[in-house]
Amino acid sequence: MAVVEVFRALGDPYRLEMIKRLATGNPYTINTVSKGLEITRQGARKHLQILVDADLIVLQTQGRDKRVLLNQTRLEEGKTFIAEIELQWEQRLEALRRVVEGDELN
Amino acid sequence: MAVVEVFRALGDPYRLEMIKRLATGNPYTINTVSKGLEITRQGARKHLQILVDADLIVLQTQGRDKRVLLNQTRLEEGKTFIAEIELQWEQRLEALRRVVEGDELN
DNA sequence: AATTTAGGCAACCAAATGGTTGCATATTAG
DNA sequence: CTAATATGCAACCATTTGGTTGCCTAAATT
Repeated sequence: MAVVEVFRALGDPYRLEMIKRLATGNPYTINTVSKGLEITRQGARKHLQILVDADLIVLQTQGRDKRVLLNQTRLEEGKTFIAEIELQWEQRLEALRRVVEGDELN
Repeated sequence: MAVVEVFRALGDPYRLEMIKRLATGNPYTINTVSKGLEITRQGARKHLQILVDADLIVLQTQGRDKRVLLNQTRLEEGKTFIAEIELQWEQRLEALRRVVEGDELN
């Protein structure tokens, strides 16, 4: 699955708030993870489905409620992507720095 | 500016491709950074504007063209956000691990 | 048994998105 | 001077989105 889906899923304030809540490690259900967001249950449910589709969370039936579980490895993919971009960037800057120093005959 | 805007801006394949190109450090103009994407110039321009609005890039007039410059510090914000989420998560896992070990009387 | 609680599904809607075409301007090249 | 190139702006359009309401089922509580 492409990393762009991770970014897309994280690119919404409601979804990001849910991810933050899940990151605390406290147990959450669909209901509790949506509490206090100023949208209806079904609205929140749609956002959760987007997170599921992006594989950032997993839903697990437990009696009459559903546990919401964070998939941390998927988050890692997003971080890794950015880290790689930054690495390229910094290597380029370093190369430029060496060229400039060469011109200055240091 | 909120980090959610960074994720939102990165959450599109065209924009992500542009960011990748810029990350090489090679000089790009609006035209060259859009080359080969299967959309019109104006379509690409809209995507670039979204990256500008998210402060991920800066446009700099240079004669008749515009240089596209990557704002690496803004990318860093996205990475940092994810890193913090992961940190919380791992601390929680560690705490759980200790509890389990305690129960096992190790 | 009755009520409450957690959740699912589908239809519907306004607004935003993602793309296009058309035309205009300014800089560079021949 | 004329062509070509790089860009801008605005209007337009179909599709997606982000949210709602309404109704249904299943599990838990009383």
